[in-house]
Amino acid sequence: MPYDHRSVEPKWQARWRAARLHQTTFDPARPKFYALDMFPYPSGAGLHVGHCEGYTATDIITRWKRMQGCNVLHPMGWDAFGLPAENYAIKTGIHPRVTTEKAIANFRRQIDSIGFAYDWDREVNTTDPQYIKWTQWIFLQLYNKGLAYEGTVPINWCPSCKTGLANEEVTQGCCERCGSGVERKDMRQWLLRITRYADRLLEDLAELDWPESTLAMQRNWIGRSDGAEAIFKVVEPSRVGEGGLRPPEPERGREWEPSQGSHIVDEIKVFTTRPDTLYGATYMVLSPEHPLVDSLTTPAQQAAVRAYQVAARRKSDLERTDLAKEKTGAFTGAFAINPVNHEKIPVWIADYVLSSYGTGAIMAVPAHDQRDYEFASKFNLPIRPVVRPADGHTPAPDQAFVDDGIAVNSGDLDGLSTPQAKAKVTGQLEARGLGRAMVSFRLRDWVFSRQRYWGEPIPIVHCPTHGTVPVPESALPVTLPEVERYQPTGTGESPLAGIESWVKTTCPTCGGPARRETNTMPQWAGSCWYYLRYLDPKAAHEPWSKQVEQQWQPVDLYVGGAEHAVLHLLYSRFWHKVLYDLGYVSTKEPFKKLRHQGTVLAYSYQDALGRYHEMSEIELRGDDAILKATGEKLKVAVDKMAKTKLNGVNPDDVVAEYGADVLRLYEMFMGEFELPKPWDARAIEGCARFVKRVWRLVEEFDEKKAPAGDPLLRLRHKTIKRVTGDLDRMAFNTAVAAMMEYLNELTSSGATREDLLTLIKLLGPFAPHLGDEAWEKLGQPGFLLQVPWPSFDEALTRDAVVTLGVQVNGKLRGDVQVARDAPEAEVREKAMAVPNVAKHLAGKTVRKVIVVAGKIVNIVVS
RNA sequence: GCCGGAGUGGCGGAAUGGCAAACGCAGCGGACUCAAAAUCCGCCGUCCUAACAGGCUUAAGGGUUCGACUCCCUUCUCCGGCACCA
Repeated sequence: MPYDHRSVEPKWQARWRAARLHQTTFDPARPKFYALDMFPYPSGAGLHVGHCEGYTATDIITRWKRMQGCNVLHPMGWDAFGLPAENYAIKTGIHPRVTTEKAIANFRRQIDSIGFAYDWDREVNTTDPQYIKWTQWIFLQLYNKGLAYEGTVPINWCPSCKTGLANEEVTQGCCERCGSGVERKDMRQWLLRITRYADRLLEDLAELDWPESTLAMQRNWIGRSDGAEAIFKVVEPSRVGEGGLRPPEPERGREWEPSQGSHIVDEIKVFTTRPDTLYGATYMVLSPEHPLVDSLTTPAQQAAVRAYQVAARRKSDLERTDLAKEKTGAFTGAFAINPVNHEKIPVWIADYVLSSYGTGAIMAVPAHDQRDYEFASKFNLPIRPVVRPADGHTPAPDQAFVDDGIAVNSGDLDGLSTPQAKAKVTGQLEARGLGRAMVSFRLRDWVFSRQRYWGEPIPIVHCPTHGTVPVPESALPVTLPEVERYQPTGTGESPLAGIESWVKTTCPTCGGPARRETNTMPQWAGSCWYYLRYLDPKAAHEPWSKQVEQQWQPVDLYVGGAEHAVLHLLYSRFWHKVLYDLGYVSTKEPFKKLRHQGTVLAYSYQDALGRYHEMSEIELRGDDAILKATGEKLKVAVDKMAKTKLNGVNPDDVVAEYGADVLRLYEMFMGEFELPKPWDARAIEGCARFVKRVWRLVEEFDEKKAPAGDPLLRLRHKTIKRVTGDLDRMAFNTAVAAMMEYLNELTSSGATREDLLTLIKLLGPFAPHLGDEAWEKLGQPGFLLQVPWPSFDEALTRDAVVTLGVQVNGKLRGDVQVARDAPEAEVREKAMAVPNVAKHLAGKTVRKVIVVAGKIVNIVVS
């Protein structure tokens, strides 16, 4: 009987379910393996072949680990808060919960149809009140530690989504979700002090087995810069010597306190990574929002400065960060004293200085900073070189010399190399109380508010007497009220603000009337800790128990898309470290090993008018794609899968046509796991043939006709070794190739029972339905998952007789068969006797013969 | 501009510094068939050749080495990320 996936696959899925085969168990005597997939947002579109790639990889690894005797944890859940469901609710009035539940049911069905071995007893859903409760609980831990605070900051405002965005959600000045230009808008926000963990988030990357690109992205995002703070005293306008209060400490992420002249402005702090160029500072620049601007500005310059501030404020982020644009700025009328040479230099404001980085003010060294150079050129400010190239070459004119070199025109720094000069001048500043070594981070505090309905309410109450008061743990979760309209108000307040009955509450401290916080958490909140809830998904009185945490943490293998390299993966590391400090988790890092699946691309077909056509309308002939209806030859391209390109591949269709095992095999066989690769509707046929041929070999197996002895013993051991090693390296494509080669040989030379059993065991993790069906057919008891992974004998993976290539001067001229352990002299002799080799040796003197055992012989002649 | 990754047949891709192109797709030839599909067998980088034997070939150019797809330097192209971060 030919193999029929339509009956075989559901049969085994039902048997696995009935046997509770995928339920997690824990035996302290065995090693543990925690494999985690990035849980999906259950969208209406359903599962994507991209999801399947990552899920198949972890599924194969966990099945393999179970066969190797590990305790395996392999859970799945739903990142179910999110804008699409809410946007749909705005359009249709259907509650996001309803849409989400439907989408989850569909995802579940799809996932089960592919035969993934998830332990559904541990399913988590971020929108479940019991889950929300602990998300809010963690927020309160952050709040109590002073890591969550309110601030009014200019945030990224998406006019289309009508909500504030985190920095991480803004790409190229546009909303990552909808592409609209992002505006700046002042809003009261909740922020999380991730900056306090910047150093640890950076340092601990060193202990992770993560892709280099992701580590680099995190390092860049955190952006540690070592440098110095320098203090410039302000001498204009005539306020010097009045004494009094210092200006407020600039604190990133906070609203600048307006300086109404109630205190004396007396110094400007700057951050620089090049303190060695201090002698070259010829002017200063404050960001337009800097708190000292008002008090510094002289009456004569006031109008110009105000006008510039207003203009800067009106600019979108996109305009402000446009690199190509000309530098702009305004002079404040004030002057400051350069702390090293006491020179009086002008103070400007300009929007190329960001209020949110460093101290929001810079010393400008136009000779050695390209931005300062452009600004100085435009406004005719002096440019003074204070570093010369160490190799004596003349730096290019018309631009700044930004490399390290030797200090010149710099007083007692002259002649020092850049690192030496940095150290010396920093020490001098420190001694005089005019500066110190300082570290700055690019990372900003995390804007943790969304003005939306479909998210976790922030568990805070605002009391007129007691200010912000956390909701007591006993009153958690704060759940979402039912609403009639889901529209964002567009004023910056969430739809929750309009539900008076929900907003009105009492103060937990004094019992007086109070109002609930109406901001909700961003979608990232739930995904910050879901990997911990899987450990103990039903715990009612704690988020997870200490015991299970110690059993399973950390995650041994985390697989998901590279698009989360700096979002989710940085946020959850931050939360994890806070939980570590509080003693709730025992590891510094949550995810030991991380891998990203490569994007699955697809061929798209475009006609002469630029219209895209679906696969079903097309006939493939060799390299050409022909539109069936008209016979037109179409333009073929490889693109990301997109609705507009009609090139999406739906796993349901693939399962229906070829079956889950073929889908799984092809996903793995397509190419290297971590690289992008195109889905080829023809190439999948190769995997379908492989499955059929395996089945035929098993079905037609006849013990009586099997070859005598064990002719493929060595190949069998080699194959076990290859597949095992490939799984260890997550080289799934070559593992499949090894099994194909083995099958080819079994088909042509004949298989023993042991050969077949081994092939099926190796194949089981990849094609579990075929695996169990064949296992049963061969009369074996139980499920493959309960069978030990085959082992190999290293000695049997090596051939007794090997074929060596024979080179003459590095060029292959023949080969020779020798015993693997033949003495070198014999190999040498036989190699030189090969006729074609001898021909190339004729008349030459042999200088050297290199024999690499089991590999090659190279004869060097001249 | 900076950071990261990648460049190998018609295509997807293999190769701890040791016989480049495994495995698969497509293509070509053959078997089976009334025929087609399915299946099976053979060929399949490129140039020269009747064939044997050769020459060339892993983006380009140099280097190290007996030997380089692999290591080092320079350059080019593509993909991803960041981008006035002082």
